[in-house]
Amino acid sequence: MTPSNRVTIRDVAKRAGVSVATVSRVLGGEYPVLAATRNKVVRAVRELDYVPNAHARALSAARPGAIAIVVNSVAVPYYALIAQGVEEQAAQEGRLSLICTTGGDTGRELSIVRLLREQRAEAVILVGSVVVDDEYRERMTEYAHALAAAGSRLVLCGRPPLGEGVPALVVGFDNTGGAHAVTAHLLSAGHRRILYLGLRPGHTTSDSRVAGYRAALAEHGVPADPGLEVEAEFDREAGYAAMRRRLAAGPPSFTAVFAGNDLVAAGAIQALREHGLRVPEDISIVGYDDVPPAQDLGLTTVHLPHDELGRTAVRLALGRLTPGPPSSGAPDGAGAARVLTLGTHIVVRGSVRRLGPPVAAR
Amino acid sequence: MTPSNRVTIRDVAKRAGVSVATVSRVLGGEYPVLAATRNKVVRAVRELDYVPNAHARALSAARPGAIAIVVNSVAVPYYALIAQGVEEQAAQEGRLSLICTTGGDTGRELSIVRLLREQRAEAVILVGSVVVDDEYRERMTEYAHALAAAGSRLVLCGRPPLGEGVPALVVGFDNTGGAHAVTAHLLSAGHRRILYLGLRPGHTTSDSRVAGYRAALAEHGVPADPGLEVEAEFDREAGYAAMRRRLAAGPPSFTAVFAGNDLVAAGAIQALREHGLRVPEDISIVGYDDVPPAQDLGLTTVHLPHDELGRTAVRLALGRLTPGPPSSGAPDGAGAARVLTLGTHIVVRGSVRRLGPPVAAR
DNA sequence: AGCGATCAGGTAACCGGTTACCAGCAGGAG
DNA sequence: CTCCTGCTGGTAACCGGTTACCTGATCGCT
Repeated sequence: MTPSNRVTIRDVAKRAGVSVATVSRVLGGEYPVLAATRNKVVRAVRELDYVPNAHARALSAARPGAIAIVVNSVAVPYYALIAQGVEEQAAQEGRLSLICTTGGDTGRELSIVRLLREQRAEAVILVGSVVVDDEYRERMTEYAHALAAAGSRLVLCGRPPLGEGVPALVVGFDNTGGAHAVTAHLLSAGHRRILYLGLRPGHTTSDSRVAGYRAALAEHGVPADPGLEVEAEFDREAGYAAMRRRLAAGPPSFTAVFAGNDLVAAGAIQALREHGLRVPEDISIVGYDDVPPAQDLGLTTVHLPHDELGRTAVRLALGRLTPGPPSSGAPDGAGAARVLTLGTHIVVRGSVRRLGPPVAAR
Repeated sequence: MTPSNRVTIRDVAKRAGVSVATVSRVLGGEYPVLAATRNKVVRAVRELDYVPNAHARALSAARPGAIAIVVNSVAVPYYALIAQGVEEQAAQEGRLSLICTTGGDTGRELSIVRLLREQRAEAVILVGSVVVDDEYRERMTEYAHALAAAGSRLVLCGRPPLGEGVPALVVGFDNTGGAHAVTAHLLSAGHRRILYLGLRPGHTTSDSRVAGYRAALAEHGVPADPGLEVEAEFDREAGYAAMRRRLAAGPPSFTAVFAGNDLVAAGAIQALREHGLRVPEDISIVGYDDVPPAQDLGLTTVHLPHDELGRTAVRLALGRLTPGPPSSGAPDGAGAARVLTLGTHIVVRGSVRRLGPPVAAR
């Protein structure tokens, strides 16, 4: 039916009555070619609907590779916004960019990374919180070496550095600082019993946020209460379910909620409403991330510069940015892992109520 | 510090003391190779950190290409959800999938399509509403032919078919039907003055929705009022701005709003609230798409099976699905344009109030 | 007219794999 | 003890471009 037999450069050359070299030159554009010859070639190309084979082309001449970002799911706004930043910066740098999703499946992640290094992608950007165990470290270290061997750069976003000799760049948000700030915001509004909703032991992002939460409580002299730290995955359903369970177990022992992220907050708000509790009149709530749903919910939250993270990752990967003085306040891992941290700030909307008399610690 | 000089299959062969063919066979997996030999090769591969060059590989052996989806922006939930569906189905079919974004830039779209056809992608899925003018038709027709010549299939989602001889498959939602249903929902709740917010003359999606809206009004004997059809892009800001302008111009002459999509509805709701109008007590509102924000807003809307659209696009592209009844056995080329339409249904939440005395709807 | 300098364009050697085809060598059959 | 057969593994011809190098023709100059 259709020309399933490929049109090659030799076909074009034959049709135009010239040699393959000439065709290649006309297409390349740089080499001087007589106008008449050029026209013949151009006409032949058009007539045959010729498309140069990218693989063959890439095989001989080295051309800039694509920039790939790998995320769990593109339907999660947090990832989508970061991907957006990557795309923008990549476009600005004249690179093509690709988004790949793993669905949280390690196997798919593996095959995507393999494919990307085979494609000689210029950079591979892995985004997203993970449980950092030995298996993970090992896997990432392998990725890093394999990608380096293939000439690609690896950038980790929102994950801890891998250690000394591992060729990977790291960017992340200041989760502890943001959590500290937003918790302090609740505290200074008079809240003392603040539920943290979104505990995920081992998960880097959640752990950092919990750390900020605890630090803020401690600073304000509020004793930590493990009963106020509730586990929940970072999605809407989990937030809803966890809050529902909590409310079903008895009347709320808290006046405010710090949700691990905005989606959790959204779910929690729904559960609160269904339980007849109003936000913020009865219960105050804050989120984290400042993704679009937060605006509709009127949620006070921590704004993350998502697109800046994406852009920074690309700039890092392309060497436009040097990862700062190695000693630049990275109390993280051991030595001078190359890490960049982006600041965050609170966005105050209407989901927090100021409690009556300030120091009235009921 | 790193081996910027590539490791080739010949290096591996030399190190393992075998021929390149053997290495290739070991890596390929199918060909029978003595265990001892295999081990030598595997060891050499590991020691050298060898990665086969995907381009060279693709050049000789034809392997399944990737499936690419091209959207405006991945930060728009509508696109993200469809992309999600594509990814899922592609993964299920054992294909790798890529998401590319154009940012609405025709130039970038062009270079992405060029790149994809050079890469011999198995399928290219273009998603999103557009203004269908001659320039557009011409551009798409060119894409279609070029992709076909390169052996890739083109699938259009949510766009009208291109015409007889053009090799492109089409899937879409039943926008007219959904708009009709949701308008009828408002009408049967007693609303007569319904503002359509989201007019975009020429834009396929909006046009279909307007058509459904008008048809429902006509069926219920409500005269069309051009003053109730307001222009707005399909995003939150546009919805907000348009509603704000409308309210600033005088007291609302409508009791209900049909927003072109959920984001427009979100913006409109914010504007209504800021203007002291409550939803649904003062003004009822419905949206379209049923993207996640709709849930938080408690918005009555039209649910689109986004992921089904993505999955269908992939199945179509891979020939798993024959495009519908139009003379089903039609050898392609001639015959009816190959179009598939997915049904939609209303999701009733709390954003519509039933007006006083139920006027006879019969 | 004779000569080298220019310039357009052709030839063929790559790029790094895959695989059709073939050769060596073992074991079993005659 | 041959001959055939089956299994392994090597050789080399592709895949479809790019480009270094070279040739033949044109042109300017003495």
